[in-house]
Amino acid sequence: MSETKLPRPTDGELAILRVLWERGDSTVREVHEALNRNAPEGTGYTTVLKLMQIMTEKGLVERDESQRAHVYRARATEQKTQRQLVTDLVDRAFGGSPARLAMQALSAKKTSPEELAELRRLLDTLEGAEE
Amino acid sequence: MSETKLPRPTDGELAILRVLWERGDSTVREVHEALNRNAPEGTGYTTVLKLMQIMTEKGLVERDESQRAHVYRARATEQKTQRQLVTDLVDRAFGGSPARLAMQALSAKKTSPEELAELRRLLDTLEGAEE
DNA sequence: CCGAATCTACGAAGCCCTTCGTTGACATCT
DNA sequence: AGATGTCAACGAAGGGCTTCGTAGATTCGG
Repeated sequence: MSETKLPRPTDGELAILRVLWERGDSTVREVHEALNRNAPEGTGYTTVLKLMQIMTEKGLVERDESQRAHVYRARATEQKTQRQLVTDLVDRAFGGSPARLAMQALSAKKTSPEELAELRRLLDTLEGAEE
Repeated sequence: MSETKLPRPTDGELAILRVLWERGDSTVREVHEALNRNAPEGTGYTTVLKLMQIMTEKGLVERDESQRAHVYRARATEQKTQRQLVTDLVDRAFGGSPARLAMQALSAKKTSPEELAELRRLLDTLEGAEE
C-alpha cells in the first residue's frame, strides 16, 4: 500500500497546502506570491522554499524537478487533509464526539441558510443509513 | 477588561486541561495519575509539573498555593476552549465555513442517532433565528 | 560574452515544546 | 532527632518549526 499516514501539517505548512489546492501545482515563487498577496510583508522567499523542501521530505508534497523552477503538488487532497485534522481535533478536545464539534462550530460562527440546508440534507442521509 | 485572549493550548497542555475539566481543580500528582491511568508509561511527574508551571505563566491555569501541594484550576471553560479551537481550525483549513467543518466531522466518524437528533434541533434553532 | 536576475541548496540561529535529573524545602513516621 | 517520602523549582537537553543569509548553478538581456 501507499502512504496513508502523512503527518499532521503545521500552521505554516497548511497555509502552503491551501495555495496548492486553490491554484493547483505551483512553483515556490507562485506560492510565495500567493501568500504575500493577501498578507503583505509576511514570509520571505527562502522561508517558503525551505518549508516546501521539508514538506517534500515529510511526504506532504511532491515535486517535479524537470524544470529549473521545481513544480510542487499537494500529496493529499484537501478533503482528506480536512478529515484528518477534524478527527484529530475530535479526539483531542471533544472526547471523540464529532457531533459536539459540529455543534460548537455552528454556534461559534454565523452560517448561511444555504449551508444550513445542505447540512440538513447530510443529516437526512446519515439518519437514513442507520438501522 | 480581563484576559479574553489566552493562547491556543498545545497538545500536551490540552491533555492536562481535559483532566482539570473532568476532575475539577487538582494537584499535579492527581493530574499525573489521571494521565497515566489510561496511558501507562506516559509522562513523568516532573514533566507534568513543568508543563503546568508554564501553563500558569501563560494564564491557561491558575493555582492556589495555600497548601503545600498547589491546587490548579483551568482558567477557561471547556466550552470556551473548544470554541476557540474550532474557530481556529475553521479559519486555517476550511476557508471560514463552519458548515463545511461540521460536514467533514460527521462524515468522518460515525455518530449516534441521539446526537444526530440533537444536531437537528440545533439546526432548527439556527434557522429560526435567521430573518 | 558579461552582468543581472532567478532558482535551489545548505546551514545556522532563535524560539517553543517536551522531557527529565537534581536540588532544597517541607512533612511524616518511628 | 533522623530517615523516608513528597513537593516545587530550576536548569538543561533534544527535537521541531520558522526564519533568513549566503553560496552556487542556471537563465536571460544586452
